[in-house]
Formats: sequence, C-alpha cells, structure tokens
Amino acid sequence: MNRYNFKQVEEKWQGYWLKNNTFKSKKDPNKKKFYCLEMFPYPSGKIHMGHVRNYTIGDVLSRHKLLQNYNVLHPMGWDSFGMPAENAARENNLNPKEWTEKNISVMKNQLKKLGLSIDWDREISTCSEDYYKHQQLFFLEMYNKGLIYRKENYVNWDPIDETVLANEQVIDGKGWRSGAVVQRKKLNQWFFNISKFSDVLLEELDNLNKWPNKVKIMQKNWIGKSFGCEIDFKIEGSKDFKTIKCFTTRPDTLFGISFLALSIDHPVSKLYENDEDFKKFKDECSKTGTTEESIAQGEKIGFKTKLIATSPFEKDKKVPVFFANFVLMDYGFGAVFGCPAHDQRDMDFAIKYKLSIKTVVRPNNKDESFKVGDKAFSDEGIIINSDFLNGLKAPNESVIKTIEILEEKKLGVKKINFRLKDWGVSRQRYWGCPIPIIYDENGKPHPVKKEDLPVKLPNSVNLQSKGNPLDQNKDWKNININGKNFIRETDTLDTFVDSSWYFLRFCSPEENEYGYDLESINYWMPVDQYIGGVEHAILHLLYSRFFMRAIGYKNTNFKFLEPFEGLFTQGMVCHETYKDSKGNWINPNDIETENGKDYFLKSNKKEKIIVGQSESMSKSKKNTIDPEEIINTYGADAVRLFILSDSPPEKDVQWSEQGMQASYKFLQKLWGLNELILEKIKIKGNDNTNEKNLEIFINETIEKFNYNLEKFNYNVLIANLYETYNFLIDLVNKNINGDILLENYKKILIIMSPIIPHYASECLYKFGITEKLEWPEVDKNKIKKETIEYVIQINGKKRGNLMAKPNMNEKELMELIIKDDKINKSLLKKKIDKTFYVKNRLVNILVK
RNA sequence: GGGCGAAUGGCGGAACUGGUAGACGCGUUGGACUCAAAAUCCAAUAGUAGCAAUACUGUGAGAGUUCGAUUCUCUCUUUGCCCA
Repeated sequence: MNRYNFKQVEEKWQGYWLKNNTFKSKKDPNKKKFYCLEMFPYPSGKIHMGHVRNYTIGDVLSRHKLLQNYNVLHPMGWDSFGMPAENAARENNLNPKEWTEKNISVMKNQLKKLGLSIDWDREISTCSEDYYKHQQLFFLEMYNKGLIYRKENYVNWDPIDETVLANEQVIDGKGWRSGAVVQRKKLNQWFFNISKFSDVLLEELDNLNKWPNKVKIMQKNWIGKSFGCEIDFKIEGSKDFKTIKCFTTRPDTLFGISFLALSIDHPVSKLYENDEDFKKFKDECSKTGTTEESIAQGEKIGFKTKLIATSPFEKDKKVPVFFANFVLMDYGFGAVFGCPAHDQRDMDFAIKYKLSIKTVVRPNNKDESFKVGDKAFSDEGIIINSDFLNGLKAPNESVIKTIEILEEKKLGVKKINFRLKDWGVSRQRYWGCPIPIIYDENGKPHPVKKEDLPVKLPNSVNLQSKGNPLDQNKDWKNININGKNFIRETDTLDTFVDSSWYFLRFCSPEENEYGYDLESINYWMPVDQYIGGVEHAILHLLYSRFFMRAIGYKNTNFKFLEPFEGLFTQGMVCHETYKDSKGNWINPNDIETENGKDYFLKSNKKEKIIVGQSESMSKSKKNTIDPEEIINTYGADAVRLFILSDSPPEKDVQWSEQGMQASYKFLQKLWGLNELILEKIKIKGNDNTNEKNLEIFINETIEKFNYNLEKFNYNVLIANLYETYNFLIDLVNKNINGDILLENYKKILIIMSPIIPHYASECLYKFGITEKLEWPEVDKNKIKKETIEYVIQINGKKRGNLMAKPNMNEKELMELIIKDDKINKSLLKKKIDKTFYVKNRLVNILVK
C-alpha cells in the first residue's frame, strides 16, 4: 500500500489551484457574495502559530462557502507600516522598506504553503504608495469636512533619545531604550474627531447581531456614556475666576462635598504660572505618566490654591480648591468636586490633606446614624444628612432629583458625557503614512493640493540620529511652492489608520484614482465574516467603524456603514514554558525527556528543567513553535487538522507535539481507507442492511457538519470526521454495493475538503473526480430509520433501552415495555404511578 | 472595586430546545506482530464494590424549581479576560 506523500500532493494541488485561478474572485451581481476576511498580519519576519490558526479558521469557512456556490472574496494583505520595521532597521543599519519587503516575501511563501484559498491578485501592502496615497486623500477629505483638527496634547517624551514614546515603550516611568525618566511634554498633534460619533457608535452596536456579546460590551464600556450634570461653583479669591464648572455623575452627594479638584491644565493654573512651588508640583505630576491606569494606581497628590468654592446648596459651606494629579483636562471640564465619603479616590485625598468627611448615603440595612470609616461607601443606598434629598434611593432616584433641583435653581444643567476621546493620530516616526499638510512661514497649516499627492516618504533617511527622522531630513521637509517657503508636516499617521479601511481596498485593489470603486464596495461590503484576535476588540474595530462613518459623512452613496457584519474572535495558541535552574527561559527544542515526567537540557543532561504553566506563545518566553518547520515535517493538511482539533476556536488551544503527530497519523490512516475503498468499489456486492446503514450515517454526518460549521464548532467537526473514519473502516470489510459506497464516500471527501483540502482533492482525483464540486444536500428520506432506541427511565434513572419502530405512542410503547423481561424485573411488585413520554426519545416511569 | 465569561475522567474536550453524562482525540494498561525496538493492529480505560450480571456515587460547593438539571434560578469558592 502506498503511503500518503503529503509533499508531492500538497505541491501538486497548490500548483493546480494557482494555474486554474481557482480562488480568483470577480464581482458578479447575479451571485450571492460572501466576504471572508481575517485580520491581516504585520510582516514581522515569519508567520507564527497564531496566524496559522487564524487563517485556517477563515479558510475552512471560505472553502465551505465556495462549495455552497457563493461568490467568495477571500483576500490577504500586509499591515506593513509601524515601529518594528524602524527599530529593526536602526539596529541592523537597514532600510525599513527593504526589511519589510523581505519579510513579506518570506511570509507570503509560508502562507502559500498552508494552501489557503486566497485571491493573491488582490494582495495589498499599506506601506506602498499605491495604498497610502489614497489614505492621504481620505485625510484631506475628512479635514475639509471638519473631522480632523490640531490641538496641543501631552506625549511621553524621552529626553535622551529626543523622541516620543508609545505607552508600551514606557517601562516603570522610563524609556525602554534609553532608560531616561520619561517626561510629559506638550506637542501639537492631529486628531480625528471620533467623539462626534460617540452616540451612533454606541447605539449602532445593537444592530451587530453576529458579533460576540463580550466585544460589544467592551466597546460600550470604552465609549463610556455617562449621565450627570455640570455644576457652576461660586469662587472667592480671584478677580478672573468667579465660577468654576464641574462635571459629575453623582450630584446627589453634593451635601458631602469637601473640596474642588482641578486638572493642572485647568485655566486657573494661569494664576500660578510664576509660582515655583506650583512648577515643582507640575513636575511631580508629570512623573505619573499619561495613561488612565498609571494615574489611577499612582499616589494622589494635590496643590492647594488660595481659591475658595461655595457649595451651591449650602451658602455658608466653603471648601478649598486644589490642583490634583488625578483630574484629567479632557474629561468633563478638568474640574470635579470631591465627596470623600462615597468615592475612594476622594477619600484617599481627603485623608492625606486632612479634609472633612461627611456621610450622605447610608447602606439599605443601616440606620441614619451610619458613618463611613476609612473606606468609601459607593454602593446603592439611601440619602441622609442632605436636607431636601433625604430618604431618596441613591443613586437612581437621587441623581435625577438633584439635577431637577439644580436646573430649577439655575445652578447647573443635565449633561451626557463620553469617556471616548478624540483619536490622536500623530506619530513622530518615519515608517508611516505622511500627513498631507504643509505649514507656511507663520506656522499656519495648509492641506497639500490634491494634484500634489501623494506625499511620498523619502527613501533615504538617517535613522541613527536622535529625534524624528523626517524632521531631520531638511531636503524633504523644506519645500518651495511658487516662490514661497513651506515646511512639511513631519509626523506620520498612526498605523491604526492604515487598518481602518483596508477591507475596502480589497474590493477594488486595481482602482487607481481613488481608494475604492463605489460599485465594488457596495457589492462586496460589508465583510460577512471577520476573524481575528480579541486583542483588537476595542481600538481597531472601533476605529474602522468610525472611519466608515467619517468617509461616508455627508455622503449617501454607501449601502452600508458597519464594516463588519459578523465577527469571530479566536483564542491564542499556547505552549508549556520551560526554565532552567537559574530561571532562564528554555526553548522546547533544547530539552529532552526519557520518562515523560523529568525534563533536562539536551546539551547538558545534568541540568534539570522546570516545567511551567502553558502560556501564549511568545518569543520572550521562548515557547514558540515554528509553523514552517512543522509544515515541512507533517504537511499543511496535518497542521490545519491539528490546529482546529483540540479546542473550540474561540478558546485558547494547547500546542502538543503528540496531538500534532496524531493528526498526521490520522491522515495516513485516512489514506489507507481511501486505498481500500478504491479496491472495494470494483466489487459489486450487495447487502441491503449495510447500504441502508451507510446512507443513514452519511446523511447524519452531513447534518452534523452543517450544524458545527455554522456554529464554528470546528473541534467537533473533526471529531465527526474521526467518527466517520471509524465507521467506514469497519464497513469496508463488509459486503456492500460499490456504486452506493462511492456515491456516499464522495460526499464525505467533499465535506472534509475545507479542512484538509490537498488531501481531499487528491482522493477525489483518484476516483476520477475533477469537476467543480458542490456541498452535498442532506437527504432526509435516507435518514428515516426502521427501528430506533427508546431510553427507559424508572424514577428518573436510566434502567435500560428498547429497540422499536419510531413514532410510537405512549400506550403502545408501555405495552412493549411491560413485556420486556429486563425492564419488567425492575418494575416487579411496584405500582406505576405516572409516566412521561418524550416522543422518539424516552419514557420515564414513576413507581411507588 | 466594576463588567463579562469559565469550572465535566489522568489531559484536551463533547452533550440538540431541560431528556442515555464523558462523543472524539491524547495518555495509560494489557495483548498481537518482532530477535528486539519503533511503527502498526486488537482490547480495556470516571470512581467504588463484585468473577460477573449488576448496584451505588459522580459534571467546583451548597440550596431551589422539575417526573427528570452539566443545562434554568439563588448563594458561595476558585479562576480567566476586559475596564478602573
């Protein structure tokens, strides 16, 4: 018997698909379309197992839809701008473009080896001029629509490298490369006005029925709609500031006020411009960093002003005004009032600065003498010590009532606030899409004229010098238009902009004049199924939803606004971790075991290895497995089979060498079965029972496949495939009609082909089948059985089963049961109280 | 601290709408083949008792609804993710 030669077979079919343009997709209004998209990869060097999993899931779906006669769009591209290229280029003295292009070519080859059903003619790369020139035009259009503006904002500044750091490059308040203490620095930056769409982005989440609920909840929390009010506080102690506006979601705790806290950027800070102590305080604040988390976890510090605020409800209650590091200028108005008894942050602050603490809400199970200790009480309760608010349920009743009263007395107004901030897109980097803006000699920004697009990145830059490379490149930066001097914007766009519309580009990648062809996107969009990691649940997906609305703003030509109709978030690929006695991470390839329990280093057998928890594969933990090596050893189909088999796709999967081998062996066994069937179909045997059983089994299997494909239960799908093998290997030894066998077996080969396409194609070829395949229909008539199994329960416990014809009524069935010796034994001498019958399933007999 | 999930044999996991718990795979054990090993094939494999038929227990813990609960409700424990 021939062994299955995956190398030959896989090469053959990959060549065949390429030659026959099997996966080339064309717009065809007469056909139902299906747009299947996986999140495109960053070309970091090599593909990793996460990619294998992601693209295999998408490929099973695409191939399934192809067999169902959909017009499938399944493209692939490269998210190829970004910092790693710039860092790698700097370290190895290379050009980021060359580095990126080399990686793309390596990774493309690796992906091709997986046998994915991708239309490579639509390949795009975001770092190519062909792509980013359209993005620059979108930028200008959005700028003209007033959706983009410039404002000063804080960044993480590394004073040694003279560069802006991303949040993840700040480690313990220090620059990741230089180790310098990071400073807060104000820079003029470009912003997309995403907050203008806060409400629609929130509301229209409800229409996304094919998204996982958890992702919708995450986006909802991120947008963070909160209901509250703004309150004007009367101020004493300054000629310039007679009132300060605060935003609060808990106006009902106003009787518990003990201070006002302002952001250090609040206009009041002008009064202290020349105050040395205030400057020191500001420096202290800038060490905390700019993220919400660092502010929340860091120490709360304040600077007391000379100003005094008056509580709006109690004319003689005066409270001090502080600057505080935990108040952000872009939330509300950069001013909040502090009620220490009912907010832990305010409590910490009040204790530190010895401010008064007054309890104004009591828990439901305590009386009015309740007083908070050193822990704030922020649960639901009843208002106390608050004059006309006393007795109201907090916060539901009391907030509404307080706002009513504030509005009546003209002390404040109802206000809805969003947590979502505008999207800062400026990056002080070379390897990104240039922002098409130039500045005149007065520093006034002007959009680059449409005919002057694209603004190309210069090819030669000095990445070794400090600061922003584009800013250093004077030849590029300084330009002259009609005798006037201008300088270019030297910031580039956040790479999230690149990925906010790439799904549109795939619909018409050849369109040269504009980013998309309207007819094409109205045909292909929205993406029917988007597949990727849950780590992009918030930013990438939200930005893409915004981008569609931004380019569709005041433009009614789009038939859709939501880019992704269906979303599936897959889990990660994990592997055990290994450490030596000194705590160094060890690669799985460098260790050995003899008994499967004790591991030691290959190079030094005395060095024992400590086996750690299974964690997601990462280079830093050295627990990665190289997909290319695995494909070379076991073949693409075996890898595809394994990566889907062990866990549901939405959950993490454990990489296991044994599991991988099992998948490989299974393919060999399947091949053996195929050889047996090739012989068997020549024999025209006949046995009615076997043929009947085969037809029942095959049709039931197709039903299961349909169900499990629909539900993304790909691991169960593979269990079904194993069951099918077990059934067929048993059947081939029996007497059976060859024609019926072939007819049914062919269906199995077709339904397994999305998972193991090379293998299935080769088997079909062996049977002389090369014509276009179609997904088999379930023949309901063939599933009808002559006898079925009824489960017999007595007092709710299973006591046996009974084979009988289907669709029996309760009376008929009970007669049979009483005649049945085995069951009758348990019933002996007992009185039947009541029976429950579930049609064609079971009978539960209650006895006394 | 808040939100959303999860918990089933030695392991990964399955179980339709409340209706036979443990499909399928891995591992383990025994056997066949072999000089031997690997590979392959056959058998067993939730626990306890029993030669066996079989009986009892069993889906994180405890309660509840129900003829019947892995599935629904409540409380708790542990754990994961996201936000703070």
